[in-house]
Amino acid sequence: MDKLKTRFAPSPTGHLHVGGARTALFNYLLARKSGGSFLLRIEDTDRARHDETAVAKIVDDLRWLGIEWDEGIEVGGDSGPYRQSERLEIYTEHIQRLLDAGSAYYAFDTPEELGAMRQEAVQRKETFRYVRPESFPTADDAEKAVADGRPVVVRFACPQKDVTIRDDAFGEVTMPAGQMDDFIIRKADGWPTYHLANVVDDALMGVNYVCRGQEFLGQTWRHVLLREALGMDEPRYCHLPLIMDMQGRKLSKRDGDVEVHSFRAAGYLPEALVNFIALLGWKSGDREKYTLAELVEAFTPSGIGKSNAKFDRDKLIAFNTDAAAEADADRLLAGLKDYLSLNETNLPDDEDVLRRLLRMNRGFRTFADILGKCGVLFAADDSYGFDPKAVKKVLEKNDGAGYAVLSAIRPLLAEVDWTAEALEKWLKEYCQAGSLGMGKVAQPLRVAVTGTRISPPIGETLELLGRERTLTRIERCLRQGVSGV
RNA sequence: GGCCCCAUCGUCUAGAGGCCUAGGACACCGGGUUUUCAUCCCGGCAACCGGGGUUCGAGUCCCCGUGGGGUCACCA
Repeated sequence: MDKLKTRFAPSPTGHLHVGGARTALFNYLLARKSGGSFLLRIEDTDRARHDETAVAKIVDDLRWLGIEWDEGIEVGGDSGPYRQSERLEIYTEHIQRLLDAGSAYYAFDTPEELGAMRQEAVQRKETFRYVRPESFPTADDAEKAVADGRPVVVRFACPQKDVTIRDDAFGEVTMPAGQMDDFIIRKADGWPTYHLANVVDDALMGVNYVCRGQEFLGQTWRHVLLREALGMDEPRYCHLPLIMDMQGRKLSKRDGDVEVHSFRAAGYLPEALVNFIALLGWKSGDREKYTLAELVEAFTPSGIGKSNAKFDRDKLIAFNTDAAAEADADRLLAGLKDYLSLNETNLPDDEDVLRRLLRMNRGFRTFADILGKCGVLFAADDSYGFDPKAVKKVLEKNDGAGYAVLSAIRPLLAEVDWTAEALEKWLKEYCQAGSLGMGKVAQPLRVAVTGTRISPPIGETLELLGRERTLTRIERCLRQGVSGV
């Protein structure tokens, strides 16, 4: 494989979403695998939509995933600047070249006029295509138009010929000449459109491999033609099948919960997300578990599929469960701390406590599970409520057998060694002595100290809580039982 | 609507003409372990969109149909 120089060029409109993350990942993989380089460029030529905080978010999301770039914003490089908003002169210069060569021309239509033309085309049941003027307006005409208050844009005089691109994922795709029209390359505000800026930058920055979502496949002819007119080499292309939601609709940036950041805040591990995302549109045999490093090793464009993939959250959860089970204690601690820093919780930031929480919750699916199960252990002893169903089934049933057990045990608990092991051992012996199943004792205790039937193993739960608080909670539980609250 | 692309279990997919009685994973269902949940173990259900060809032989190649998606912006 030749050394590939790839790029990820997001538009800063918000957090990175999973589709963008996959594009970034594949580009990263391609560059690493080939011994080339990966660059990050910000495409912010749309002044209206520009959101400065979004750049920091995207950078943060990418780094969290472990996707590092060799060149681009924040890290620099030889072909910067890497924000299109800082490259206006470059675009202006190239547009001028096109104008001078007769490959582009000024146009003065207002949005309203364009809209009317489109309407008309729709009524004739035709696809609207901009009609090129007999002769191109001159620079003087353009100045006059400006003086008249008319918008001045520059359109590319599109050569009318079939364009065939060779795509690494889709093979040869031909766009017939009749489908093209003279698209705008410079907007009335003087900024270039995406097509021009993107093509110029890729060429100037030495990008030789363009990997992006399939939504661009039908527009690649513009880039091919533009490059040709500018005398620039063509890169290789590789379009990725789209990621759809479970309803089969295109995953939208507007779906907040599809942002990388929301998975991070929801308690997922980046290695699980990366692994999962890699499998959306790429596969190599039956294997499906990979670390980032293993992906670099295994990745190859031939494994990229053609049909769209649906984003299956259940499978992501399964991946996360496996990733959590395989991660070592330090890794999990860092992940849990990160998760907690993004969420309002009453959990302490004491590392020993956190490590213990991780141990007693072995088998957890996401960090949110830990918070869900153990949050109550850190709440005030009189602050949590009792799940009515749990109370009924575990405490009240059989004439209050659960309450009876609690009453019987409470005084004895004052004497037991307060470690998880000792507590478990003591409980087992207590059960054996009374010919009781563990559940008959452990469940009432669980409901008493957590208000629910769910918690980590009872010994560890009680140890963490401590003797005093355990007794306090049992008393409160007994009291609410009596008062029927 | 024009153009482009796609089509194997519910989902991600393996499959590059005989290896397919179509494989794996997730989900689901059933069972087991366990003091609850989660985990874990065992088992099961489940697909080649339809129709024509080509071929001794098609999930695999071709054509048509159907279905789905994308794109047709002074957004990227």
